[in-house]
Amino acid sequence: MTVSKTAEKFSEKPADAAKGRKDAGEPQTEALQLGELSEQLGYVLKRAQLKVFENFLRCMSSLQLTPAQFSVLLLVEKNPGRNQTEIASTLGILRPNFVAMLDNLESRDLCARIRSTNDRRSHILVLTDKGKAVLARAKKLVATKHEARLNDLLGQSNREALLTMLAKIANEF
Amino acid sequence: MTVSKTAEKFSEKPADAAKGRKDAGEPQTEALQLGELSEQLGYVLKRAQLKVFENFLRCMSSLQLTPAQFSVLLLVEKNPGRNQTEIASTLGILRPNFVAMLDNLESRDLCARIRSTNDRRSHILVLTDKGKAVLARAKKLVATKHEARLNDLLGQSNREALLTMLAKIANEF
DNA sequence: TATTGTTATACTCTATAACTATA
DNA sequence: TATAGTTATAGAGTATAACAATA
Repeated sequence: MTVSKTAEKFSEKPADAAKGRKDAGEPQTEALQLGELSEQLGYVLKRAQLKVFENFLRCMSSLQLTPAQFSVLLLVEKNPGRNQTEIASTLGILRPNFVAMLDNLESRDLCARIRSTNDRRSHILVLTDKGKAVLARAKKLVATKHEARLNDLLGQSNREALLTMLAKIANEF
Repeated sequence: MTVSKTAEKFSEKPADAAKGRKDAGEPQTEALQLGELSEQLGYVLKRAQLKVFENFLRCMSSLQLTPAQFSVLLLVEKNPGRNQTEIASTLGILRPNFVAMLDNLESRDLCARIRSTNDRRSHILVLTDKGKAVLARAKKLVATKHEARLNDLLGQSNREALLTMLAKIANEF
């Protein structure tokens, strides 16, 4: 099984270097200094992203949806009638890599490929009824478990400010 | 060549779906709606992280340092005399995966493994003179090209607020 | 000739088990 | 017995080239 493995993936936690020490002789077991590293935006950004994805996977474990799969379902729901190239490209997924992803979602009866009548090369993407139901449940889980926890941690206004700045980086950097 | 390839890696840009369309018949070529996706912190976080790493690689192309390699050099400089397990663990790198990374840095004469006299199982890590010089140049490039551009985009105080919130997520989420 | 979906393939990252040499 | 470094390996994620069907 491929998806359940994913949920176990982010196990290696940082800053645990000083744990498994034999404090027999001289207990020189001091935590390392991060120094300038904690000021590097890229470093902190990556760490935060891993934490957020890790929490997302935990919240979604009952539905077995990864962040990437969730984003595909959201985008197909919002843009019915688009083909694989359009959906994949919008998400920054390369067309060849999108095939296996769709195979997975389609095999679970969450979405379907429909040969376009206008252009018989294209596969139009739609959510199945089950796909719509699962996505609805996923949205609720994300809102009540995942995003809610972020609100608790940062506060509503800070969370919005964070989103604004990240979007600015993603779009203009 | 392994490192130069890395600099070419982040080519797939999102939201370009509507480019290669044949606007002959009905130009129904409309950009897709991101919808709720643009409110998902995980999605925006990931996109921003990719952009920041991409820019980092460009700024560092003359030194051929990846974000991960830069973080190792920074941490070894700040914590001389620590062994591989401690450095790797602090960075969230698994010990087996750290071996090839160190092989690379050592083959480029940027750092060195020294067998510890206290515990002959351990390899103490230190920067070579060349490693110190390269790191100094890397810091300057990061400050003047990379972080400076983030300051231009966000403003100094916003950039600090962003860093604070991301650190909070990385440490407490 | 160009584009859509697809296959094959390769490279990087990340993860686990097991070996060796030391302790 | 346990730990540090290492090897081997496997799985995701991401990248490119090329093919068949269709335009």
